[in-house]
Amino acid sequence: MRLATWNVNSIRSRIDRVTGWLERADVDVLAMQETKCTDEQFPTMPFAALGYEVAHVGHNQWNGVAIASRVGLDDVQLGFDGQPAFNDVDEARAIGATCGGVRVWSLYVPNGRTVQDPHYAYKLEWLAALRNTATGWRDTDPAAPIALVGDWNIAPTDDDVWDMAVFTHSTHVTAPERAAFRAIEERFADVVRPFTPGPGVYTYWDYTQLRFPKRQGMRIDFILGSPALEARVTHGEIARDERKPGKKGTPAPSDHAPVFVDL
DNA sequence: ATGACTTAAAAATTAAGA
Repeated sequence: MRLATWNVNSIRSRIDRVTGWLERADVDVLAMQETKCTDEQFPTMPFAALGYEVAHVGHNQWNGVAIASRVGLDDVQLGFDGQPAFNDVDEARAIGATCGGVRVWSLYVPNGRTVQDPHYAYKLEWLAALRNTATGWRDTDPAAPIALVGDWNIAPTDDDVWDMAVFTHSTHVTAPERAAFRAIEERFADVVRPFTPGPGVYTYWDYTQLRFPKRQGMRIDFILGSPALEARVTHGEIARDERKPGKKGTPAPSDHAPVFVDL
């Protein structure tokens, strides 16, 4: 089974690129983040035409997460227990489903904006709540293959950004964010890193400043697996080619590349 | 060259991204 995650940065403007990659890469399950649409606006037909069922949660033009699967899509859950709200608004940042025997969670961790912004405290609170709830999933059934995948908006080590000097006062690299990520990694391992050693290996490149052709990116998209899932991983990869511009007349790329594993 | 940011909402700009 091939399981992938991809921050698509608007599914409506990226639909042809997403379905095209699903076909070319022979993907069974795709977790998407930043669909940037409501459930009504989500383009389910192109997925259905390729044999994928889709579960999506999106409230407006912000956030939005989905799971597309051609190996079953059961027990869909919108949001995780204890997921914090931002300014009393529940955001579409987590969706879970069981696909081909694997419990998959598509996660879009809050950005944080700046370290002084309330969004940063929200980000840390969100990660702590996820750790707490996900630990419960694992402890309830230690043999369950669970995948926590998505855009984590954290570069866990200095090797995961192209130049630490540029990020001195930025979110994504602060000690509290890294500690929050490590606390989850203690229980759910990064199952892609063993196949994609760094430094200089990234999943995101800013649209500005020619960051992609200059290979100036960040590694912030991860597939974390419970011990039972980790034991089944045979391959991991970052589909860097999907960040390349399309030919004339084809959709622009997302600023994130897909990340996938084979089980 | 892969090339100097992109998206959605709304109707000119703004909010957001990381």
